[in-house]
Amino acid sequence: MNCLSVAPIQSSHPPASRTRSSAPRIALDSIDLEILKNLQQDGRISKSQLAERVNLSASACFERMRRLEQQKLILSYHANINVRVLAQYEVFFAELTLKSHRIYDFDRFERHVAKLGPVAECYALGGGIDYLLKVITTDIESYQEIIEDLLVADIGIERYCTYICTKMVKTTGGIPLQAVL
Amino acid sequence: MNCLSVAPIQSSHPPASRTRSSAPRIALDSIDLEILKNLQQDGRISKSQLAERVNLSASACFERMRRLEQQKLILSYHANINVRVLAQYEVFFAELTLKSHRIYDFDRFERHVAKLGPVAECYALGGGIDYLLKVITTDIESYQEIIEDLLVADIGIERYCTYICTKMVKTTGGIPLQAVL
DNA sequence: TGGTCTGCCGAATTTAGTTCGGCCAGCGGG
DNA sequence: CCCGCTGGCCGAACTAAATTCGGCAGACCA
Repeated sequence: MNCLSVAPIQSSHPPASRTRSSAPRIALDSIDLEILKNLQQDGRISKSQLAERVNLSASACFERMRRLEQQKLILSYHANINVRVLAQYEVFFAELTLKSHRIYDFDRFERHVAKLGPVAECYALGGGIDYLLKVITTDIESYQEIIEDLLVADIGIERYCTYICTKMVKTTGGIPLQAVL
Repeated sequence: MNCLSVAPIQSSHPPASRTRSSAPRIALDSIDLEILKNLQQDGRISKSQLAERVNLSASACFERMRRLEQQKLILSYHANINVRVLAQYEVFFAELTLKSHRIYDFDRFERHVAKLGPVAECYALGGGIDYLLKVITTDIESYQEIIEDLLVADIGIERYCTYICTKMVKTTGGIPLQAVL
C-alpha cells in the first residue's frame, strides 16, 4: 500500500499559488547566489570575509548585501541554539482533519494554531489529512494539554493522530538552496 | 478515532535518551539566557547592541558570547533566505515503515537518507510509522525520482505514504526557547 | 585577615563597517 | 563614431565595532 497521494488536494484549501504568487521570481547573478549560500551557511560571517569568498571588494559586497536585505531576499538571521543542553523537551507531530472544508474553517483553524507558542510548525497538506503540526513542549503532559485545548477551542477539528519523535535523524534549517536551484 | 500514540515505541529504536544523554543539562544565569534569546531572534546583532540590551559592557558581553559559542550552546548562525522568490519548489512529507526493526535496519536507513540533499528533515517516530521525512524538490517529478531511488536502494522500506504541502501556515526556525524553559 | 578566583568595567588598540569620489565598461542616441 | 548616461566596481578615508588588557570589586575559603 504505497499511497503516493498527489492528486486529491481539496479545492477548498487555500491554494498554494496564493502564497506563492505574491513573490514573483527574481533573477540574480552568480555572485548574489554565492552571497546567499554563504550567509545561509554562516549567518554571522563578516562582510570583509564574505567579500573575499565571492571575490569582491568589501564595499561592493556591502552594497550587494544591503540590496539583498532590502529586497527581502534575506529575511532574517538566527542563531542555532543547542536547546537540548538547556532544557528537556519533546517533539510531537500531530495529523489533523477538520470536520468541514469551507474556507472559513481553514482560516479559523490556521489563525488559532499560528498563535500557539508550542506549535513550531504547521502545514496544510493534500492527501487524506488536512494539517500536520510540529509541537514542541517540555513533556507529554504539556502536549496533552495543548491537544485538549485545541479540541475544546471549537475550531472544527474532527480527528487527530499523534506521533512522538524518538530521534531527530536529520534537521536542516530552511530550504536547501542547492536542491532547488 | 483519536490515536494519541505515545506508548508503543519500538524497543529496537535507538532510544531517544541515547541522543540526549550525551548532552547534560547546563545551568545558565538569566543574562546568558537573554543573550541566547536575542541571538535566536537576530543572529546578526552587533555585540555592542547586544551588550546594551542585556545591560552589560561590550567586553563582558563579548566574553559571554564567546563562552556560549565555545561551550556549543550556540551551534551556528544562519541567514533565512526567501527561497520562494528565487526558485520554484515543493515540500513533501513522507511517512515510512521498515520491513524489519533490527538496529541494523534503522542505522542503514538513517545513514542513507541523511546523505540525500532533498531530504531536509528526518525524524524517527513512535506510534505506528517508523519515519517522517520532509523532502524539498523543484517539482513532483523530482520527488517521485527520489522515492523510487529509495525503494530500489534496498534499505528495507516496507511502505510509504506521501503528503504534499499545499500551504506553509507556520514555520519557525528551531526550538522556541520560551516554550521549553 | 589575606589569598585566590571570577566576572565586570573602561581605556586602548586592532579590525570591520560604511561612505564617498572616481574609474571603467556597456549601452543607446545623436 | 562619439557622446553622455548608467551601473557596478575599486580603494581611500572615516566611523563604528570588535577585541585585548589592566585593574577593580565581590564571593569564597582557609
